Amino acid sequence: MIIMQLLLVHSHGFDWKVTDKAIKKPESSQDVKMSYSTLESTLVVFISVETNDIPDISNVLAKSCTEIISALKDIGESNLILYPWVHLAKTQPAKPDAALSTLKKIETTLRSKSAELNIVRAPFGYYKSFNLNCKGHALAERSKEILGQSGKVSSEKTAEVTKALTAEQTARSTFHILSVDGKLAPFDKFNYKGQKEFELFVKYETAKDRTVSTPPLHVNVMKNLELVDYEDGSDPGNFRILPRGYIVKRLIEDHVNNMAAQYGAMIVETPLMYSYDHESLKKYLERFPARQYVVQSGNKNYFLRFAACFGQFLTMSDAIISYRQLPLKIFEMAKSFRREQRGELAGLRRLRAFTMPDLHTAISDITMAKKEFDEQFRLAYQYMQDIEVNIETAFRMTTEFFDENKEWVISLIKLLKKPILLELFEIRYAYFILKFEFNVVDTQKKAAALSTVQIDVENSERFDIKYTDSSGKEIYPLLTHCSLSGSTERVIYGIIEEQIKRSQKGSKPQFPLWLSPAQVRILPVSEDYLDFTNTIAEELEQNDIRVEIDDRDLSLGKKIRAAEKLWTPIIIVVGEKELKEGKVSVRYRFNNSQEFQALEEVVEFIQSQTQDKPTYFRVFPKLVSHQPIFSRVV
RNA sequence: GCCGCUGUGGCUUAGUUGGUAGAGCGACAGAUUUGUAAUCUGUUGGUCGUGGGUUCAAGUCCCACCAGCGGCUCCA
Repeated sequence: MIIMQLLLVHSHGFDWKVTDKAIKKPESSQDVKMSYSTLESTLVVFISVETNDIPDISNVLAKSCTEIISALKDIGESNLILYPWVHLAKTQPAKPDAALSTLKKIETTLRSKSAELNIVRAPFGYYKSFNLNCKGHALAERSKEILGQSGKVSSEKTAEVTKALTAEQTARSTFHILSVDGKLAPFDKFNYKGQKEFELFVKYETAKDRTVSTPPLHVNVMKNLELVDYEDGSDPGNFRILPRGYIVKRLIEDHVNNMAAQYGAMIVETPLMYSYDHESLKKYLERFPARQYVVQSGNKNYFLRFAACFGQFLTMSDAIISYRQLPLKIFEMAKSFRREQRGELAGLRRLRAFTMPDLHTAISDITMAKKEFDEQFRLAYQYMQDIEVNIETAFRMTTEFFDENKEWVISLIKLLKKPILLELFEIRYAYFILKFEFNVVDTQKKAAALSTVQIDVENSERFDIKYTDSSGKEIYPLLTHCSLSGSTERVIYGIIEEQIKRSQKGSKPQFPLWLSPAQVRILPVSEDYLDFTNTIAEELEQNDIRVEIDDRDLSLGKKIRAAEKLWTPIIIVVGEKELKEGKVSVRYRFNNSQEFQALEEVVEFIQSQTQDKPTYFRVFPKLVSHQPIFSRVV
């Protein structure tokens, strides 16, 4: 968040004169000079303040004073004029009394820091005429934006935030390995033999072992496959999705949408931006460090949502809910924004703008919570199977919850057929008492969470979500947060990284067939067979198969190469032989085989591999000669 | 955000101690009409991430900024 703007000008003399009141209650004329004039060289600092309540005030004061003092030092100046100038503000200016008190604080801080300075402050809240005569040397003009470290929180609440954060930092947790047979072992005493990725995952989570230095490998792949690319014209961490990537993204999302709908969720769409002033949101924001994008509308500030919780909780809070309607499920495919620190961004693993499926459930009690958690856990697991990535699992909960529900937890993880990382907390520092995550381990040996489900015991009260029980009493329900797949972008990252690992072991990397941008590419041996090629393409398309035709005037070898470079799962070659016999030559990527078979067999194969999965159109030209090159190699 | 590394045509890249950029792929034109991972010839295209500075002269040195990556921190 912006706290204040400084414009520093080294001037030959300076003068001002008050002409009129600019606000109802300007600063008292007893306190400051109504006019002033000097011929001596001086540094004029124009200041606007843009927030009413400055978090961590001493830090901000130190920052701005350091700026001013270093500017004075750079130009060898000891005369200083502080000049309130609201017109510098880029966002909503602070209220007058808040701004004035900040200015005064800067003045006193500067005086205390250096006795030699000759400081004059111009009066606040007046229209003034002034004369400025900029010296024009390299250091004569500079401007500085002072940014806050923490959220848009009021000063008396800063303490509360700090407390929450400190609790999080000092919360004691212990790590264990829980096996499907119910055996519990300390994470550092466990035998990881045959569990290479699990070991890497545990290391990453516990020791934070991050000694690798190679860049993430999925980045090159996502470009070469023309799925996603960087966008220089945007803020870092905001990517451009290309047509082939759109298909993948769309299908990933459609699949989650379908799952959620079948699970019985109501699907909604809620706003992207929310007011800082809303009571419930204020309380929620206090828990978290400021990582928001701020959007100005008129003279009000809004933050872009960093999760879909707000919209759905506010919707639930306005609904009249009876115990008969529980569990109440609301789902949304939501674009969210988190202004992560620059150094934290990494390809599609960590972005600033991403798309998350978010499912919230209101439930009456812990029994119902466990039942829904169980179902969502299974759905998420199914999803991980469908995108064909290997996952490592973590459960995190309070020690109390584990002690009471140990058998139930063990029954859940039987599904996974492998051990999990178990993190136990002495005290609940966050809003949840239980959560699990499915993680992928990438080629850099880093882990990233995809699916997660959490049981939330705090937010129904915070957002005033209530249901009426059988006796007519209003009750705050428990809530679950569930992301079945994790963010779409991260799913793409997970699939690509998984396939790179596969290729490192000697197999060809490939997308799950239902997710391949083009499922079939047909290569006519020469242009004489284009008509035949078109017939085949049409038949495939009638079966909802995405087909493209490489009609370019290239050697067959080169067309094969081009198709392989795009990880095309099925390549069909047609020429004289195929035309005569009415069959096609098919090259299957998954097992590196070459078959001569009837087209129906190809269709049947694809259908057998993609049943129960969503389908989508090819959203780029059918003819390769009509496809522009965005970032692919051939 | 802090620290470090990197940044040459759409892509991959060469460029010695500073002397006004070489190539392959692609694209385009022509030839070729091709049977399972790169057909041949030619043409086009860069002022070297951006902005300053030092110098007779900078891709090559200095400063600032931007972007990517790595580390720290963080991951609601």
